[in-house]
Amino acid sequence: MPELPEVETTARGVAPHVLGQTIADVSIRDGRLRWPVPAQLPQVLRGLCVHDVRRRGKYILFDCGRGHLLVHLGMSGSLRVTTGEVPLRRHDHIAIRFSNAIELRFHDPRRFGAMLWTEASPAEHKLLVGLGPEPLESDFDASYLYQRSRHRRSPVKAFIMDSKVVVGVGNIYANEALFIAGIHPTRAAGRISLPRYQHLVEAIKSVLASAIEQGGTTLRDFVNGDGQPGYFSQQLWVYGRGSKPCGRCGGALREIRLAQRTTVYCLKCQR
DNA sequence: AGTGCGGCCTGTCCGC
DNA sequence: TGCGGACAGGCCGCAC
Repeated sequence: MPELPEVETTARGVAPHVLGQTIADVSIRDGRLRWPVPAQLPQVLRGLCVHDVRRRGKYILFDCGRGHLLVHLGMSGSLRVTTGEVPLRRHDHIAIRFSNAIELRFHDPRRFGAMLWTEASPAEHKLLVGLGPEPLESDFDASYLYQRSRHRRSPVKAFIMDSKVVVGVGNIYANEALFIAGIHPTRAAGRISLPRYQHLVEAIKSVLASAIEQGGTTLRDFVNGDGQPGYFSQQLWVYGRGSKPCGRCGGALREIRLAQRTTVYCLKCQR
């Protein structure tokens, strides 16, 4: 489900409810996520206060002073702020209850998500240490992408979806950004010029920023921390529009599989 | 070192 | 209406 805008939307939606609140209890109903949820999590978290909520890539980091709770939503995960009276739903795997009676619930049908605890600096955690720059920060620019891509023969779409290159660009926004930049998704990353990377970087930044403004993309069931859907799906140029006409030139869009992911592009607009 | 896959899961939809 | 198979927004870990 979630790419960077959805994770950012979730973090922003959840933060005001949990900041400064003390964790009263944690219940693990099903700890079989991507990695097992640490069984000692309830005793570790009990009594700790949430000092900060941040995002790094697609990880949400809850700073609890003594350590950080790392949350990844995987393909189908979501966080929901509620209270104890609201009945648990199927696939509500973990519930964190705060002393002000609100409850933060981790819901994830496919269980590709993760909830982990680290007492070291989160940036040094095994899962975060190799991550590339944030796409909306200034160190992610055309010359960076250009340099990293030299001698790379893999398709540019796979290249920008590689979290070691840049974080947060998932399948939807990779398709969208390549359309906006007019770049063919199968083109070898190492054979794209600096000016074209300039366009691509601008496209990635603008598509992610406006998706965040719209509250994320709701395709099936994405909801933010308050249960509200996002509206960005109304602005998608290519994703989910295979064989429909291109919104720019009117020609037919083409849908292919590239690195096992659905890829949509315009035969005329993207070279 | 870079590349390309298998696999982790459940839910949904499509074609027969 | 039922059933099998493909597919879904992610990404680690492995073999080459």
